[in-house]
Amino acid sequence: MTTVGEILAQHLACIGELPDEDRAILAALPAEERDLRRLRDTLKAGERPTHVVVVLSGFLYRYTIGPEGARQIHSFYHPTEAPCLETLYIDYMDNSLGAVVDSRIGLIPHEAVYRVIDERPEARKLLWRQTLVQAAIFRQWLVRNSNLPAHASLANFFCELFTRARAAGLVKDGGCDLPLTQEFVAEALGLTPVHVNRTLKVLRETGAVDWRSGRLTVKDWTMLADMGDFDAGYLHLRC
Amino acid sequence: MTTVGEILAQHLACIGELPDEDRAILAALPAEERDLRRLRDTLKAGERPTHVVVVLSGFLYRYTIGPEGARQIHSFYHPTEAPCLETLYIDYMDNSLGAVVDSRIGLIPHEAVYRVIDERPEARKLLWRQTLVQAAIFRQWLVRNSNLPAHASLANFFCELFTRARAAGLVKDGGCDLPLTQEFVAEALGLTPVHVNRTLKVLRETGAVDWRSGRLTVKDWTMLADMGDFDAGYLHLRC
DNA sequence: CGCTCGCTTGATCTCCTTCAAGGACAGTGG
DNA sequence: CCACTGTCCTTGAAGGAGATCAAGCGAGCG
Repeated sequence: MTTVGEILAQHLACIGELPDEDRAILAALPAEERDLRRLRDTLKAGERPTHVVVVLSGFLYRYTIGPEGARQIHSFYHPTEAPCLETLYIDYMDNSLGAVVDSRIGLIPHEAVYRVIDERPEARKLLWRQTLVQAAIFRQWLVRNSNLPAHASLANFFCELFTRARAAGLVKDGGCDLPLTQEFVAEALGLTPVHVNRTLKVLRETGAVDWRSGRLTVKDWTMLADMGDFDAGYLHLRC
Repeated sequence: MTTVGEILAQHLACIGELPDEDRAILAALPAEERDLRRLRDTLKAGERPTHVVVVLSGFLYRYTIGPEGARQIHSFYHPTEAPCLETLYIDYMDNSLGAVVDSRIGLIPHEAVYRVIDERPEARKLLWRQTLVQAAIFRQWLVRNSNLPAHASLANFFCELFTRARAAGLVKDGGCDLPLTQEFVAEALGLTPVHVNRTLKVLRETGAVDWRSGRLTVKDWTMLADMGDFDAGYLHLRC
């Protein structure tokens, strides 16, 4: 039986060296599991979170609602990822965290994590680094949505989520789950659903990638990475 | 005589409670000062930084170079701000840090900061939080560049930099220095210089704001914040 | 004085949006 | 088993925000 803490430890080990003792301490963290139904939020803008979230299954997303109800998505989260580590040291949420599809999440109380941070410098370093990698991801999303034309943007997006899925051990048969609607992708890339659809059609026709029925299949990684001008460096992954 | 560490401490105090003792320890940090000429970089993508940077005078910017040489700016930094705290726990830079105009910077060796982090939990918390506020700023830039039309985007941009200048104590007579060219702004907002120019013209005509000769003057804050759909919450400032 | 750099403005083009409608598929209830 | 309904995907046609190309202007400076 895997604990929530173990999954967190595993996730941290993707971006740095985690001593066995620290890993054991993380694995022993108290946690609560909870179901989160499709389109429900677990954290809302303005709240003061008290727990760290770990995705156990499903797919989460983080977003803000702009003026006129326009929704901008900041990031998506595969199972094993920890979406809101920054809540540890930010007083209140300036964005919301919800479920794209029915999901299961683990919740670790902040106090328990604070204790680890105080006592285990190596674990602290990786937790901190993880929040910094998040920041690097936001920067990449900024670059993508500001600079790249739609087809490159979409290709780049696929590259990132595929790479993160691989790091999480979720890639099977050259593909991974990506249970989004085209509208979600549009809200992430700052495009309209219609244009995402047309752009996707073009990408499919190149033969580099397919994405349908919630599953992403990469057929030609080199070509896809090239189209999306993707360099995984910003993810700071070891594996 | 103000030390580099004192400026850093002052900056951290903007986002949280900093005990006197921690402040004194930060103030006593060893530091080196250095001039950075216009358009020179102090950190380049790919490097492994060894120092924390504090802006003493001038104006810095952080950017990446995309394919075909397109430059995307991720953020600008007023004097007193600390652009690259994340270098403490990120192995290598995935972006560059340079000077918009002739500037002066302070450099604090990482080891000295690590010691503070290990021994002073309150200072550590604020250093960490500062890196998280940076991430929140990146998210806001993502929202701005993805969703907002040019005039709102520019207004929002002015709002952020004005608010940060105020927090840094740099606002005088309803204005602050903003020594950028229109091309820099274009690279920040993901627009062309030509379009920034036209958009600026429109904003000036509203009477809410002016920006020329490197100086930003806010004449009607409410109107400007409204046009830019600006809410300072994401900056997590206390003052 | 002439040169460069940055600001300004005009004309045209294009990528993406907007508006609109049809089609595929799954779930539900008769 | 099949109509009914809703959700998501797909495609077409027209419109617009911003890009691109091009040229003139003004101020600082060697």
